[in-house]
Amino acid sequence: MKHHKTIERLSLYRRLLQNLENDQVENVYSHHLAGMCNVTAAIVRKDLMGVGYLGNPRHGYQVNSLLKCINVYFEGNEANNVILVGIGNLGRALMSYFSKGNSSTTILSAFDLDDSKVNRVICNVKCLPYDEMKTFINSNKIKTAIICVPKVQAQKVADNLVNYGIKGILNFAPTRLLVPDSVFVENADISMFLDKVIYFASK
Amino acid sequence: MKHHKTIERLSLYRRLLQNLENDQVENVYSHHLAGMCNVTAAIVRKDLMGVGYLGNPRHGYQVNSLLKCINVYFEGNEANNVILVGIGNLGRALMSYFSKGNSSTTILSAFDLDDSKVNRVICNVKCLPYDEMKTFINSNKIKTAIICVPKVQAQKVADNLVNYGIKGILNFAPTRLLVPDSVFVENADISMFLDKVIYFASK
DNA sequence: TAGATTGTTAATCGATTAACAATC
DNA sequence: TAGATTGTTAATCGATTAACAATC
Repeated sequence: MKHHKTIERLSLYRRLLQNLENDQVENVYSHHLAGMCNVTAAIVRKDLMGVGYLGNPRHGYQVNSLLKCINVYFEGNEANNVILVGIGNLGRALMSYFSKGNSSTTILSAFDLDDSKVNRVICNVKCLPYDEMKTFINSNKIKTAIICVPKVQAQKVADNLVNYGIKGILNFAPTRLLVPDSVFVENADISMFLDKVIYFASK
Repeated sequence: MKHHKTIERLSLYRRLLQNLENDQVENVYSHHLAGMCNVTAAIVRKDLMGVGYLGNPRHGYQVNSLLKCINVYFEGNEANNVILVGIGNLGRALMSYFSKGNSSTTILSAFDLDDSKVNRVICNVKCLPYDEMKTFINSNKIKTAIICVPKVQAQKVADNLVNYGIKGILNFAPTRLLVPDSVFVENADISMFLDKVIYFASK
């Protein structure tokens, strides 16, 4: 599967552009974005060309319409809602994170097998019993899910999600998930990050 | 800076090897590790050659001594302890995560400006006042820190950490950190992960 | 105009893959 | 031995960088 790096960078550009829009900046140059993303200006220009947005040699890129263009590129005009499975420490942290507007997507609801954790609202996210997940996914046409259950339950949850029609999984459990090729899994591998930092810090 | 991909994969191999060791598996083949990491067997062999460990055409790689070899490669014979800054939802989740043995490193202590959150122990991690951080870093020779404070405080915390001698930062705050070239920063960019999953799920 | 930025192409760099002799 | 795996090299692939004419 191609484009990974480009997609990652476009996500960064999007957040930077949101900040610039909040600061009422109207135009931005490729080298400006590049400096904030640790890439070269040429890469920024190529990435933006890739989403079909053209700049202007005098004024660079217009912040608000470029932002709209990237949003359309990511979401195809409709907001993308996701669900979360596993209302533990990490699940709560993620609900809090996304409720603070750190992302353009919304966690629509959260699920857990433990009845004592559901039927309430945390950070504007409805927490529902696990056995209501199938119905919720179908009726809300959810395509993306976040897994933050313990390691031993992750594969079972993934199997359920795939059966219920989920096409993309962000997995925080420290285990590889077996899924069909048609399902995209991104592993947010926290201990790998830390290993990497420790290695390069002592390099 | 080179080797990023290799380092990431070595971290994966390490966790897989730990599981194999727990299952009392004595030898493993490159294609076995490869299958669990979504890479080719040739890449596994090259990675392992890179850490100086040679396999055996008949028996593949010996799990426990390979694991030791990778540990030495990462940590140079001494355990690497890290600190965490920001005892919010995410900070607690990370303390819980690392206390469960999902990683070979240990969070030695956590710091927060809020006095109501410190002077206690959470998941075996000592929570201390922020103004004791400098002394703690020095006396424990800490080189690596995890930042999970809110976005607006992240740069200030990073500045302090760098001044106190930290050489590697794992940053969970959704903002780029400005640090000297001598300091390695890894951004655990959660909204970027989710953007990526949403994009490739609908590809 | 002059100058800085744009889109675009060619060159470079690095990482992955394919192929194979050497090994146990 | 026969067979599967090893280390290693060459070929391929993709992503980044350098360079430059076109643009406002």
